[in-house]
Amino acid sequence: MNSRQLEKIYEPQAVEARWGQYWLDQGYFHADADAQGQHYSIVLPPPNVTGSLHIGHALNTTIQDILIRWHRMQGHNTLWLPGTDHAGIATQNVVERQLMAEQTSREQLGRDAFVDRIWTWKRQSGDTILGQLKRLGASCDWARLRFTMDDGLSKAVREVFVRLHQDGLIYRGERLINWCPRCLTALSDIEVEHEPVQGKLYHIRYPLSDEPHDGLVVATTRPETLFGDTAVAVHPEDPRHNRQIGRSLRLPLTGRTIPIVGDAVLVNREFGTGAVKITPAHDFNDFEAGERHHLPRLSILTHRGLLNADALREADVEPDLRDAVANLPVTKARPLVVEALQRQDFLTHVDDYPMALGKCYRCKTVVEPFLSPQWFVNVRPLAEPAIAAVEQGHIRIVPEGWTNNYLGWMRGLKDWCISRQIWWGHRIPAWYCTTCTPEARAILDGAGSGSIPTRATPIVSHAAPPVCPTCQQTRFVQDPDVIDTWFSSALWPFSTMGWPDNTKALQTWYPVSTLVTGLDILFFWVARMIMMGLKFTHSPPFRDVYIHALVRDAEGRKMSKSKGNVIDPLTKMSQYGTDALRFTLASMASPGRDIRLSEERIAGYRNFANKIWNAARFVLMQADGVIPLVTPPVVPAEAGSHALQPSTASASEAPVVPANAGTHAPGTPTAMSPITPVVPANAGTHAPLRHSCELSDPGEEAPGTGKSFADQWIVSRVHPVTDAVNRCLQDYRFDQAAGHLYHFIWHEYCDWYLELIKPSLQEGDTATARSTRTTMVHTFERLQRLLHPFMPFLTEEIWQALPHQGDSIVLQPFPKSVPDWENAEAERTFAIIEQCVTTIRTGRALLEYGPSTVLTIRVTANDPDDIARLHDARHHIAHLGRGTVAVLAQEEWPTDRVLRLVVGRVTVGITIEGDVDLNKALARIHKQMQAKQRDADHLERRLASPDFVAKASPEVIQESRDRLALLTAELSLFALSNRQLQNMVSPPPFGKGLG
RNA sequence: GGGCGGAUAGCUCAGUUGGGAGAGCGUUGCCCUUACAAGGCAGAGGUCGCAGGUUCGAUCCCUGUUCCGCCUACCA
Repeated sequence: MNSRQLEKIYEPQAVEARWGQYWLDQGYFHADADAQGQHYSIVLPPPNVTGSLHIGHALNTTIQDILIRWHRMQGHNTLWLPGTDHAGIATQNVVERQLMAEQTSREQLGRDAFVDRIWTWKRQSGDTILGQLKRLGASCDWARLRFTMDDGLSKAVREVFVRLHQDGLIYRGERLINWCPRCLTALSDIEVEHEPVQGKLYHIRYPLSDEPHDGLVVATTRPETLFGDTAVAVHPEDPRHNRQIGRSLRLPLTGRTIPIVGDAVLVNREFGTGAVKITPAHDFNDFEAGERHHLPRLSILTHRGLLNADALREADVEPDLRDAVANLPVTKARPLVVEALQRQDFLTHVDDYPMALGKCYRCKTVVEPFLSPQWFVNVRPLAEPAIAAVEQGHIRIVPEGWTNNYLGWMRGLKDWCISRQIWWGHRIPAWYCTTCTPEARAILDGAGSGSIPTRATPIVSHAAPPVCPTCQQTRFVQDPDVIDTWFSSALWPFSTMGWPDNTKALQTWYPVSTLVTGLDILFFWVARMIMMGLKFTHSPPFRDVYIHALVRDAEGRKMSKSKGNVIDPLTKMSQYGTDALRFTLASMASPGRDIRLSEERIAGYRNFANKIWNAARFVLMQADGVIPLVTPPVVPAEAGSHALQPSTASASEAPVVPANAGTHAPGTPTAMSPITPVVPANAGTHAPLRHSCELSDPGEEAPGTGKSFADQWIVSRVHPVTDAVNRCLQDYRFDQAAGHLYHFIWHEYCDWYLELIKPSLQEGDTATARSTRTTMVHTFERLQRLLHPFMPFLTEEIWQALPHQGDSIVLQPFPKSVPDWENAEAERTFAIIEQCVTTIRTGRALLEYGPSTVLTIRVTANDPDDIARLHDARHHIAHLGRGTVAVLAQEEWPTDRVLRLVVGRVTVGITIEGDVDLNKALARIHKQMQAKQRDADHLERRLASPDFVAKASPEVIQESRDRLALLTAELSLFALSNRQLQNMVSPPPFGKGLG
């Protein structure tokens, strides 16, 4: 079969499916802890099993895969450990919504059945996610897949919990916590999102109990909470109020009196009236004030956020009002309370008041400060080493701008509430004796309702204790709560590798080399991993933290299902190809900036993939049967030392590859080519497309000897781009690495190199042609390897069709730059060619000669070396400029009917034939002269300034002089050209062009 | 309230020892030139948010300011 029959358009779907499966079958991504080599490891931030992956995951995955493939190709012992997260509240919510649709509830199902139901969902969602990751090309070690609720990881959670409790860093106590009345669970501080709202500030008069006409006016945004007031505070040094301290007030709408206390912490004298009502059970500040003044805590809300009838009775609320507001949610009760206050003349006035309202980050319900017994981690002792690790550079945050963000947060940490009143998650490893705590028995009976009283004594242990140390009884109830999901996530880097056991994996790959994640979970996850890692492994859990951008829509809005602006990665992959999407995301991953993803951009990189595909078609067409067959070494030199090189045995197990694929003899047919999909039934039935030839990197041949100019040049150019890609990846500059690859492949290799060598290739089987074909193929093969981490599927497809050694590009060595390949002379010659050709083409356009018109061209330069280069390169200039080229000194040029154009050091003349409208050319020349004159004037002024000459560096001064000289020379040539053209345009011609 | 980031071509964004302002996409003109029209070639398009300061010289450093975004915070 002939490669000329290749499809003109790259069709990614089949290619991706084929190689994705092949890689898995071959086990290329499996990491062996016993393998040699420098280790490199990443743990995948485990996606929630709440559904499917979004475009942010695609970015996250792409970046990790680029790093992983890059390191794997460098022969490092590379592990990418994947997994998923049980995501307690979020996943429970998903399944509860399903139950709601089925007219049932978790309470009706009961705890065990409900948890079973979530496990079913988890398997489904987990499979979806794994499928998506694989389609993205993620080269994870799937054999090491972990889930946060696996046995091993659960064991790690219990171990950490018990040890923190032993160390006094976990405790149980009654505190005011953030409560979601919809999820019916406690939340940690960072699980509350603050949203600005336009609220109101109600000013309410509290009369003195013994002087009803006098009193204090307090301001509040939540008037309904006054039922729970247990004091009013004023500033002890506020002359307006401080004499009232110690007296009591009558609490409006109730029969209670409450004291006036002095509190310098709570009260800001400048704000409002200087008097603050204290509601210890419903406000964090008031809670602390209540502790300072030993005030009672009166909780007036139920756990569903409704006004509690019993509590209202206890608060001695007026009976009529009590009946009216009981069991109402706050939003409904508030107007009734306000109305009552107004009616009884307690409400002095109401102001508009912008404020921030806390909402549940999972369901957006307004959270309530809620008084309840919970488990907490005392994080301060854990935070200190975690701060030091970053300050001292043991952990590096990239981009480093986020470091202060991290440090600031860590320094202000408060205790972490880790208990959640949900059913999906790791159960708290604490037990209560049913004899000592009779209330605990309710847990056993009910469908999960009931709670353990604050005073109960928990026994924290890996498993249920055999006997109660207090009463010697043996019946226990496990704490019904589960642990915050982020608690188990915090252990991820080491729990996934088998901790607390000291496994080979831990010894080999821990600490993790790089953590790749989004900014949104810097606090939730990264900070806590650092704390836990340091505490339990005495090592930072990772070396580098790369924080990537948030992917927004084209308008810069955050993507969300409710806005309907989510971009589904699978859809885009189907439309444009996975490689195009990956390359887009990598290209846009500039540090510290969010990504606005637009469809056009993806399409642009789809075009890039297509460009490479067509270049491959050309290269293969030219390589077809021509390159001499040379037997490659049986054991590839570079692959031999490669840790991940599959054994001959494993290669032979592959269903789709001939047994000798890794060491194929000359002319061995292979099944893998762009036109012959790897399907076992077809294997070997197609004619060979693969050309066996000696496979060495282009520059490994002595640079400059026996190579044509074009070959010397492209080989010279490979060095800097290789160097740049490696350096950019080292620095996590995926955007710049992608940019270098894009520019080099498209605009150097395709636009210039392939065009330069076409005449040579057409010569047929000459020594020059053979040499050029070799360089062309070798360079192209090298580019595939360089590009592979970014576009794994396309590069594998092409690489397999090119002459190569080995079974897969996945395990080929990543190109290293070789400074010796630089060839300054070839690059100078190229620069001259490029300037000449571009100028000729500009002239062609100005004179409106079509592409097929053969021009008569003269070229020259001031510098003798450049003239020599022009001589050497004149056939290239003739070919690319499409004309006859003579290298002649200016004096020998005709003085008439020549369009002279100047660029840099070269001057180009195009003979004007036929009737041509020269006005375009003249306008162009005028414009260029103006621009150059501006620049020249600027430089002249600068050089005329004594300050500049005295203070600027000699290099800068010399550079300015050189530029001015160049500009002056160009200007005089332009002037000459201008004069000649002016003479020709009068009278203006009727016709134009060549007719 | 505090902190951080951004503002550069129509759009999305690069741009560090301070010295001639770039890319991709879009756009205009010509061209289906045997790898590629998802293409080729050649163009047009920018007082680098505003105002000061430092400097011989500022997109870059400093100060202030406007707008946008994010994080954070207990002023009821």
